Amino acid sequence: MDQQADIRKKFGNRIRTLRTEKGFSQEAFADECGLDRSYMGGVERGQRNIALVNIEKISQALGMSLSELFIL
Amino acid sequence: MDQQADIRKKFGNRIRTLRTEKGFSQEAFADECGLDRSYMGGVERGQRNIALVNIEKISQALGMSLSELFIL
DNA sequence: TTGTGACTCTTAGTCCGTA
DNA sequence: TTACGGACTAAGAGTCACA
Repeated sequence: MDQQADIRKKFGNRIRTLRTEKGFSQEAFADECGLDRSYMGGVERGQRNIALVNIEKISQALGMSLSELFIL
Repeated sequence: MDQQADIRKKFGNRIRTLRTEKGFSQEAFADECGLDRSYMGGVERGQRNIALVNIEKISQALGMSLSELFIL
């Protein structure tokens, strides 16, 4: 369970870093991804176990490959 | 929906390729990941939208980083 | 050895609000 | 702008028997 929290937090931190670098608010970025604002917040905080299809939406919104996105 | 099927299939094919390269059966590999054999089969066939925590289990079983795993 | 359908239970994900 | 909550629906997690 600890390890699960770990990957979720690492991924959330990565997303938050990339989002803020792009100058997006959580809400604007969630819209860009086609996801809900409160859900994106949960992902960034490492509270959500996001699934593949939505991970890809994020990578597309950020304009990078999944491989680049997962440089944690 | 097409695009969603696409990423699932790409990922499934990637896993299948890597698994067979390692000489694992689906069952042996699923055990290695701590997942059910039929579940792994569904992932490889692109029928499951696998979430982050299980993706990481697979990457660990394959002994590679998530970034390497996502070279689709 | 793998595909598949059916199933239960849990969580992904949305929408509404408040601080 | 973000965190966080409740209530809700859709879908993922996880397992089994059978082909």
